[in-house]
Amino acid sequence: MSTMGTSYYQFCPVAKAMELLDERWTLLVIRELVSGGQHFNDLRRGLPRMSPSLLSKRLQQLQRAGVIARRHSGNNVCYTLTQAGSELRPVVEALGSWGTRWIGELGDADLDPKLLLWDMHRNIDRNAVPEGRTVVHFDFPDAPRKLQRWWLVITKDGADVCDIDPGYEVAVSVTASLRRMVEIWRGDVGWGDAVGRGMLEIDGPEAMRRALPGWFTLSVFAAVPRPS
Amino acid sequence: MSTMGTSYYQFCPVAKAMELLDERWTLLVIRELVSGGQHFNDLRRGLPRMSPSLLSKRLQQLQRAGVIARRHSGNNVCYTLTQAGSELRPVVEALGSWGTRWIGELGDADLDPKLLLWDMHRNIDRNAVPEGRTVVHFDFPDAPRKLQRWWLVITKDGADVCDIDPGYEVAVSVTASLRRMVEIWRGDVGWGDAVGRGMLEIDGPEAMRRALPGWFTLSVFAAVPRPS
DNA sequence: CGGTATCCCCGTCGATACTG
DNA sequence: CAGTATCGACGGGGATACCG
Repeated sequence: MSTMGTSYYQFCPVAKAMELLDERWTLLVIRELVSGGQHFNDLRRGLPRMSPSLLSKRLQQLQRAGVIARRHSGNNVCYTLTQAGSELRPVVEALGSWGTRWIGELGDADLDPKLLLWDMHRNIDRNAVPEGRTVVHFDFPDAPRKLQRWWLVITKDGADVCDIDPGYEVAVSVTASLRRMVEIWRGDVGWGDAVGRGMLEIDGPEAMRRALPGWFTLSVFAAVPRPS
Repeated sequence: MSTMGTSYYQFCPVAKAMELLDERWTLLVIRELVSGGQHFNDLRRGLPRMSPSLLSKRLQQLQRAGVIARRHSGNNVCYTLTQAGSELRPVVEALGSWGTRWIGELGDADLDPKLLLWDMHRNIDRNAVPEGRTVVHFDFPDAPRKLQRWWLVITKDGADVCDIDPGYEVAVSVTASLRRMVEIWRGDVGWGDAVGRGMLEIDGPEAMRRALPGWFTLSVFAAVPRPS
């Protein structure tokens, strides 16, 4: 137990848990693992502002704490939660529910389109999407040049995020401010509301336009009831 | 929002929650408030290794974040949880349950008798204790001189912790190693088990000896089922 | 793909003393 | 009781480059 958070010198289990978990980024790494990330670069995509050396350090700490296991699968490395790690899911969920209810305001800097698309790509309801290849195009006119246009390529094998036009035919096109799209994703605003108020535009064949909201299950926390 | 934790630059509610909560001591302050602490020096007793300036800072941060309210009651100051703050209870509970299950080993430095007595004093089942004044004496032979002997004075108005003999007649005397007593308190070991194995000695009239374990409700996490 | 290696800054935290 | 004031160190962590 060499390099873990400083001790609180308390026997209280909350304190003991926080010695491990209160360090910056740690619980977000857990969140990524809970969300299904397995490989180093998977995790990095969900934690773009975290330096690779720090991620590496955190993974080692968590491994030493018995929260994750590091395995070689083929010539790949694979991180998975142990039983102890899996049981951190309720902690992550409690934090996310609380954050959803009580941390309303997002700064502009919180609105990372890459992160948004990465999150969307892993919350797609495959059964709802048409067979074959379906491409959804997102346009955020207010975002910086390089981050304006995105494509989500959905096939039966999964979904890929592209920041350059993959060239395939686009099934549906979504245009909105980045903030609005994030709010929809978080469940702060409904698809219908946003369209009705002209805050979001969906283009494409009517059947597709109608179906699109069903393709995404939204963030896990979207359904959390908000304070009255 | 000037002095809060550094931003993660993520819209994820877990990240937004952790920007506030991942700083050292913050969740332990919340724990104290959840446990009923109201005044600055109450909180300090539950957080002995936290410097007063840092506690002050945390309280201000939490107030700015809308998690606690600071009120003057008479010429006293009183901190209470807001609605948002109360809803952090599930977070604290999830952390405590996890810590109870998965952080078994306590360092010697975690075994603070003052903290133990302070925790005990606020988890007494008043209905179970005899009428009038009841004094329980604790003796930790392995603890440093000044921290060996403690008295818990229980009346209908509450309980007081003394580190010097208050002089009242002692109803029951408990002798054990500090570690053993903490383990009992955390629910790692039962009263009966400890006595049976000679790890703990209870002295006094038989009726009192039998009744004593019922006077304490133990730590909130004592009942958490342990991993098999 | 899966990480190390460095470097350095700046902010946090701890310790201690002191005040209305 | 309820905090401020001050100060210094230490190390966490951000940035960037690089390696197998």
